[in-house]
Amino acid sequence: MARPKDKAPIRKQEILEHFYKVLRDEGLERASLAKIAGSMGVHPSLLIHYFSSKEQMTLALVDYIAELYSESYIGWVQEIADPNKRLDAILDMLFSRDWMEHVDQSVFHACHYLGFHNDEIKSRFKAIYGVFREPLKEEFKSLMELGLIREMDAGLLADTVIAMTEGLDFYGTVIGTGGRFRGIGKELKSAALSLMAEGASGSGRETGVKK
Amino acid sequence: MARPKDKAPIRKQEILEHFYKVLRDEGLERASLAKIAGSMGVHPSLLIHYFSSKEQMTLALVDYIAELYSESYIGWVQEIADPNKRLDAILDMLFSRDWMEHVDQSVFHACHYLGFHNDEIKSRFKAIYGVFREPLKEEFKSLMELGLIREMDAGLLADTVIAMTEGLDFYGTVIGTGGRFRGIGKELKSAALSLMAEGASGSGRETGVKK
Amino acid sequence: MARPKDKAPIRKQEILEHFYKVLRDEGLERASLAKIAGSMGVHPSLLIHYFSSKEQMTLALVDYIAELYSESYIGWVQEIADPNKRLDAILDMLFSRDWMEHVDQSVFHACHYLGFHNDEIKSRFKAIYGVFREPLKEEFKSLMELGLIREMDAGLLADTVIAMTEGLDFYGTVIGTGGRFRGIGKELKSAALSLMAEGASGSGRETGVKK
Amino acid sequence: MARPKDKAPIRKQEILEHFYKVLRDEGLERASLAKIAGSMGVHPSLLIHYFSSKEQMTLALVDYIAELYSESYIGWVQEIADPNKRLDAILDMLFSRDWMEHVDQSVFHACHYLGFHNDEIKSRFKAIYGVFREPLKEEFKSLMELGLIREMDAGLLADTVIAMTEGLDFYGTVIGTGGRFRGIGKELKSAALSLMAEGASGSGRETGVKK
DNA sequence: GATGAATGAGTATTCATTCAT
DNA sequence: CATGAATGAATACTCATTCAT
Repeated sequence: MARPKDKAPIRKQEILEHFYKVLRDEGLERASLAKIAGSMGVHPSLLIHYFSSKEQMTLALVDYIAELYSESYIGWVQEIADPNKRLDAILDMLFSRDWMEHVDQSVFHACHYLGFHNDEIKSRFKAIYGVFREPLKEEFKSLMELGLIREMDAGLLADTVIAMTEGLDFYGTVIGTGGRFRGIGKELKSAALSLMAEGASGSGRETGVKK
Repeated sequence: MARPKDKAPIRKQEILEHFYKVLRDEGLERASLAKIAGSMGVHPSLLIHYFSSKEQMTLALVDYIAELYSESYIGWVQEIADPNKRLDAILDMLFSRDWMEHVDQSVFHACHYLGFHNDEIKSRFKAIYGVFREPLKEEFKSLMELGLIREMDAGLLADTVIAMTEGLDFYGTVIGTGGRFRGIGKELKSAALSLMAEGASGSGRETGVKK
Repeated sequence: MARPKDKAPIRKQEILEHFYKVLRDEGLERASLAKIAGSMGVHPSLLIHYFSSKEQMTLALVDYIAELYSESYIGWVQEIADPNKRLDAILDMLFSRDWMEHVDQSVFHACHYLGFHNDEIKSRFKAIYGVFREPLKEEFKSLMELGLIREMDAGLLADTVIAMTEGLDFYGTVIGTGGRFRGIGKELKSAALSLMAEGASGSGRETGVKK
Repeated sequence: MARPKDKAPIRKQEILEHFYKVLRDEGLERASLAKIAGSMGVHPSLLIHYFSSKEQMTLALVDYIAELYSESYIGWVQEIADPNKRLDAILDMLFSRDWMEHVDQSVFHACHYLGFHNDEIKSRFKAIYGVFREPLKEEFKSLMELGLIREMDAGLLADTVIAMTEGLDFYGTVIGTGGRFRGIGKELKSAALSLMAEGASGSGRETGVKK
């Protein structure tokens, strides 16, 4: 009993793509169902037909963005056999422009902002970080086992590196992504590496740099 | 011979405070003139009377927030005479919860987000960072002159530390500000210190941590 | 298998009729979407649904008025076979009260006025005169061919007669449409006829009436 | 007892001039007290202070316009001694561009339009025509006494000529004031003259131009 | 004489949504 | 599956006006 073509998933995907574009180009306040429908050449009520409400549609958008990130992330790193080179490649990626360009920053921050007043969005947005954190944590774990970086809480290390990259991206949206941005990126990468180096100890370290 | 009270500055301040509150409690989309006026017990057109448009009011809000930050920043640090202790205090402040609470994070991110589609907001928002960056840079400069941290570009160091704190704050809005948050804070502080320590060199450092 | 009714043309027509009435009864300044919708027992946003903006609606109104004129104009004149009688009937119509009553004068002048600051309205309003001018010109042409009026530029003659009728209508809105109005109408008709009479020559005529 | 400078009449005049300009440049709907005050560099409530309401101010504007016309009209005609030449000069003036430019047409029609829904405006607007009609009537009377134009109702003749000039002006706002406009002006002047010529008789004239 | 504060009604338009088709 | 009709609440903003100073 062949069911009639199930256009739903395709249409939904299509709608989310247009939502993304309108949100990117027009901003949160102007990203209305009418605008999105207009950009698709379709009637606004069709969007409701598929998502039942704008809020549901927004939730789906956050998931869609998480997917975009995971698509861009997985795979290519594993191809590098040498662990040192792999770590270097990962850090280069995280602390460079390329990384943040997989999803438009304004869309990313729109979703982040919406999380402040909507818990469901917040929790789905949070899921985005799972995409980064888990593989990163595993990577760090194996590097520790190989004795290439010092023993420490791998999850904490992943969190710290993520915080650094987020800080770089965020600050980049303020100061631009020119030479200054790249300079900061280098420093952050260096700082991250020093955390992994033997002898470093976040909790024990005294402030007095020289005595 | 008191001249007739010039209520404008007082009223404007008052309006911005209510704008801030409504924005914090209701979010961007619901922070309408009507809501703000309602929370003041005043007619919406009065806000227009003082700010002529919502956009102007929003610009003023960004300036207001910059002020909030600068009020919270200046002063107390200078009272610490010992440079090492002063650096420690500054870093403790930057990498802790307290710091980010001077301005509500959702309001801060609302303004940040608005900058994506409004250049005037963007440039005023950017000014917020001047409040942090310049004093921080001067602090680093004097520490270098005292030979307490290694010689490097003080502006770049300030930028890097700021990026770290922003990353911590941002990530904190996602994962919460519990133990994990504090752990990351410690690591970041440690990482920042290692950048300042003798022998560190961002650009020259090799990735291979151990060979 | 009647397809779902296309209510758009009917609704649009209906809206324009109400627009016309409100404009006539209340005047330009009070002819708001709310008033018009109110007079229809319908929600204001429905008018936007059909016309997308008040300006578009106003443009449609001008067209609607042009239609009203053309409906009232075409037809009945042709039924008069005798050319002399036909001319007389046309002039009687043009220089009488009846003529100007097909469209309310205040609505007519509202549209005319709006043309001063809106070129699109101006050009559509202009189109109203095509409705009169072309048939009038043709009429004059055929009368010339029949040798019943003197040879001259038929278009110029039509323009001149139209100017006279417009002057009568306009002045009528000032002095009222009583006996004085009718007296002027007779004089104008007579003046128009004299232009068509043998021997008259607009450009060559000397002012000196008697010497 | 020297009274304090009575600025009222000067201020009122000044306000009306600005009202006129704003009305000319922006149109009825946008000619708000705020705009007018803004163009004067003055607070809106000052206009109310002098005129007590916008409606009163509008009435004053109509009077102001009547004055503009009468200023432009009186005087120079009397200097022409030869009655035939004087008549010619008057008609040339009435049926030419120059005449209608003493008051901006859009302002004139704004006032005219407002008369449709405001009797006080209507009656004051009507007064404008007294400015033309009375001198014109007197002129015609004296020409009749001199036997230079045929005996008829001088008031009716004045009305008819005025209707013609109004028709020309009105139609000119629609078709522009180029060659076509000037052609119509010539025809109307000629038609007016034919009404004054011996043998013409508005009421008695048969339509049949040639028999 | 002139300003500024404040109001409240009113403006066109946008928005998400429902329902019938 | 998709559209169009219709709604009603909400939006920023304009307007004329009043009142106190």
